[in-house]
Amino acid sequence: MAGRLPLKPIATNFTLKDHIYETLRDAITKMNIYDDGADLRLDERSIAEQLRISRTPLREALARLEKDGLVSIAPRKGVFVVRKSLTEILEMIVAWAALESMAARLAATNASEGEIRQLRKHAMRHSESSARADLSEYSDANIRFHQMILKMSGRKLLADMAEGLFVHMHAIRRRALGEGDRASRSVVDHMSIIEALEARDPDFAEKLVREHTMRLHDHVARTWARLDPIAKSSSQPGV
Amino acid sequence: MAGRLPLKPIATNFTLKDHIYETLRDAITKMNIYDDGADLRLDERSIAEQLRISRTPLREALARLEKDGLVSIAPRKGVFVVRKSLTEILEMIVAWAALESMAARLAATNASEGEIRQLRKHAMRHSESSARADLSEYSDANIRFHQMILKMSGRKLLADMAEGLFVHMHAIRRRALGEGDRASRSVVDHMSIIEALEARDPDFAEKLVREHTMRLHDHVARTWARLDPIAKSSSQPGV
DNA sequence: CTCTGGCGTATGGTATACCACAGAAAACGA
DNA sequence: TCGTTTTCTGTGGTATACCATACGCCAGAG
Repeated sequence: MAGRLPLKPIATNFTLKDHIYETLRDAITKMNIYDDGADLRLDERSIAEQLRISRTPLREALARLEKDGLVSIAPRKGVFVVRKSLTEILEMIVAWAALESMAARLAATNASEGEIRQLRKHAMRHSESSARADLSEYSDANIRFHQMILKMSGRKLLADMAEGLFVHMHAIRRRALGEGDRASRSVVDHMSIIEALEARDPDFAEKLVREHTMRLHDHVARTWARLDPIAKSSSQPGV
Repeated sequence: MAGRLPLKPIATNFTLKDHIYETLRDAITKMNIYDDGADLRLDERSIAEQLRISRTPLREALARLEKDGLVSIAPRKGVFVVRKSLTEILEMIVAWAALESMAARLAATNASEGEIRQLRKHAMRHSESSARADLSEYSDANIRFHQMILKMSGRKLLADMAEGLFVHMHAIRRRALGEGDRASRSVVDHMSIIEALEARDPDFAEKLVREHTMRLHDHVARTWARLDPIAKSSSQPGV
């Protein structure tokens, strides 16, 4: 027990499967799924070759991605990146609204003053990016705002489940950017939510968050109504 | 093409991996995880041998179970059935409340008269099993009641996400059965919920469902407060 | 008797080989 | 030329062999 070095336990958790999973997940969420000519087919052998690993761990990673709903594995047919239908997108937004409104309710009671202060700081710092029409930046800040509320609920599961939804939303966001004046409206909504949290009003905080998210729902439903099946519009210049 | 037998749909979807997954999931949810001497270790080779299949598809099934949160795979250590902590159980109930209260809100608007009538019928048919203290039966009927509400929202995703939560609750239910007069209180709550749906009152339906589920939350938190880490009480005779 | 260090074994991780089926292309017949 | 059949190839599904590590066992030193 003499003079032992205070070294870290060394990450033995890292297994190939996990690496591959994260790599593929990032790659998939970054690719523009909803472009016309997008390659939706994933070839096990060629991917394994690119990554310099065998198919076995790759397939396990793919199995996880399938459970995430990011890819679909058709036996003897192939592995395909999933294109969410409009209906599915709308349902994801509803589920998100359910989780986050509950989180807001809990946050109104449980969040510390410091956390709420941080939330306000974050919102004010990024509100101008919406004014500048810097939508890409604002979109990131927006997501983070919602993640903060989830976290402030003190319930990790709520945040995790919502995260699973957000993964899909990345591809969606790209299309929704810059439609209407949603950004400026969003800023106003966020401020109201913060005030409800500061007032420690669970019912009101919940209602505001829910209605805020459902406004996105209605917007998407209205705007993209004619786009189902999705991906038929490649008219938007790449952003 | 002459004289062919008309029996050809044949499920090609059906892959070993899926079978194994379902088999193991059922087996795990049925086993009494929270018993003291429960075997939490899963041996890949012996399971593969029992099922007469190789380890490859088995491991893919295990990967899915891990993503479901039913098992934990420790590299080079082993595969173990997960024992949920009290905190995790409570968070699942919160998430469930979030999803189902949103479902109730939507159901109040979207559900058909027929669906609501069916719900009432179901509730009334099984209300007596609670009076008879036939808790096992009532518990099943109870779960189904909630699943019906989820379904009446018209949002498949809500129901699916809640289902992922219910899987874990099976093991929990076994312990909660027969504590206090929760069953009779439950019957009353259900009736109120049905009335709110019949009145097409989204806000009220949501509130009632949320509070109903959160009562379970509070009950579990209160009753099992001293039981974390769980599984320390094998005192309950098997039911 | 206790502690330590090496070794053996069991278990999960990975690679590879082979199989079965789907789908397309080619060969064939009308 | 068109339609049908056959074959061939590519893909995912499965089985198996091998590798690396975690951990228990046992011998030997003190």
